[in-house]
Amino acid sequence: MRILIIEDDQEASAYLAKGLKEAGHNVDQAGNGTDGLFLATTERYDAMVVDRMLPGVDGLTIVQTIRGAGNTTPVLILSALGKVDDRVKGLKAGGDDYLVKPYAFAELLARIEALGRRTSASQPETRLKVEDLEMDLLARTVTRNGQDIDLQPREFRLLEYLMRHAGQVVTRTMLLENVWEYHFDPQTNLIDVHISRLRQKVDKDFDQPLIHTVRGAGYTLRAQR
Amino acid sequence: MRILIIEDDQEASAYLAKGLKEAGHNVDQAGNGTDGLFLATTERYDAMVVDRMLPGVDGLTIVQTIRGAGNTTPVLILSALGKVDDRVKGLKAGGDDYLVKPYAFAELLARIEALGRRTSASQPETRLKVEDLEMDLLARTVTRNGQDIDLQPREFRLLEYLMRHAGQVVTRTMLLENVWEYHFDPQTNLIDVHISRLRQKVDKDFDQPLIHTVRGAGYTLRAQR
DNA sequence: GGTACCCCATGCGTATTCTGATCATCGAGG
DNA sequence: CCTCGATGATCAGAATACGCATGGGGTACC
Repeated sequence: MRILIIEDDQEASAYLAKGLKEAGHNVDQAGNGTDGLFLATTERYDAMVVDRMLPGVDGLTIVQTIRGAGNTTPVLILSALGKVDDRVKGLKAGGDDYLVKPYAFAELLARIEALGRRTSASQPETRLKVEDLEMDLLARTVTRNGQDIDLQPREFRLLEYLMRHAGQVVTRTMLLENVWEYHFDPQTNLIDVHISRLRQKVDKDFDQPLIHTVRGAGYTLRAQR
Repeated sequence: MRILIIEDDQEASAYLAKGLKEAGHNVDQAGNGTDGLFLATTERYDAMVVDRMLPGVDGLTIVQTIRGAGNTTPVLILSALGKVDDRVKGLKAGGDDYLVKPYAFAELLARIEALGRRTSASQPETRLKVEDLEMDLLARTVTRNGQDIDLQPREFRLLEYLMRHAGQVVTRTMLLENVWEYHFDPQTNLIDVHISRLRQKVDKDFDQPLIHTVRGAGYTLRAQR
């Protein structure tokens, strides 16, 4: 599960993050409301833990804002304010759960997982991202630095494979097997041709090339050399 | 919202039901686990309040059972047991929230509504809209730019599916499964034909085409591109 | 018995993919 | 530092696969 923590208390945030990571989740942290709101709106999470009192933008405001934007990511509000009225306010603002500090980590974990359970009846990944290159698998669109890139079917599959293995060297055999479903060597420069066309579209108009040749081995998709 | 209360204490149950009804909800009550389980599995609710200690079938067992049956109705567990470990157990069993008695009714209401919000945001839609194309599912009518479009049943289902997945690429397999309920490939151009006919009606007389072919992948319904 | 709807087959036009030829680059070894 | 073989890049034409429109036959429901 991808979880976002918005909490200004460094120590509390680190503690939470550590625990959630140990439980096998992928955690992002924001130390103030502004950063939190930015991450919440630009990234996709399965659940969020939001502290109620925050410097910058207030916790409740964050929740109201993302709900207003149509984002339905489950939110657990964390607060020192434990009066019934405070809790009701937190839930009314669009929170899905409300936990009062101090809390037991085991309970927070159980609650977060209960929240995530329903939505993250985990659909497979829908978007891939490498540097400023983004691929939306559902819409079948690719953008780099916000600019649309339009690819042919095979190029799309090829790029998808490269992105799923970003940072690793991908051999020609791997590509033949997984992108072409050839279980033999066609003895042509098939792959080179497609890499070339992909480069034209993905790297040509940009400063930083992402597709790199690894002589004698294959190709790799990553930022620098 | 339709809410089911499973609680053996007559007085508590009546009090709860009264409050929820005053808040505008539709409430069913069960006084023991057996009846509760029966209602939970045979009726459809937006949320359930389940007491943990019940004569007959125990509260946690009820939750586990309905979850095991694939029912994802949000459940709030109510209990006198307030230790962290009890709460964790309740959530682990498949509960979505856990409230300890005695509780303030305002909080229970807020939590129940928070639970319901998530799913009931997905109450059956009655109209779909994509750009200037509108579909009324109840009246079974489609208009584009105010102008009536008259579709055959299959065309209607096809368009409905496309509209529900607007912006995403819809594959032939998805269409066969969901519009035709074929679980095999008919090896004909069935889909192409229907798309073609649909285009005649939906796109032909308008400037901006909405149905786009994504070669090698499927079709998509969206504005430009 | 008629009508509306749905499915299938055909042939055509075009986008996409693959091939082979040619050109460029890399790096080891003299 | 230069040469040469090996490896990779690019290009354009050929081959192919894919999607589209259309008409006809079948079927189910009035």
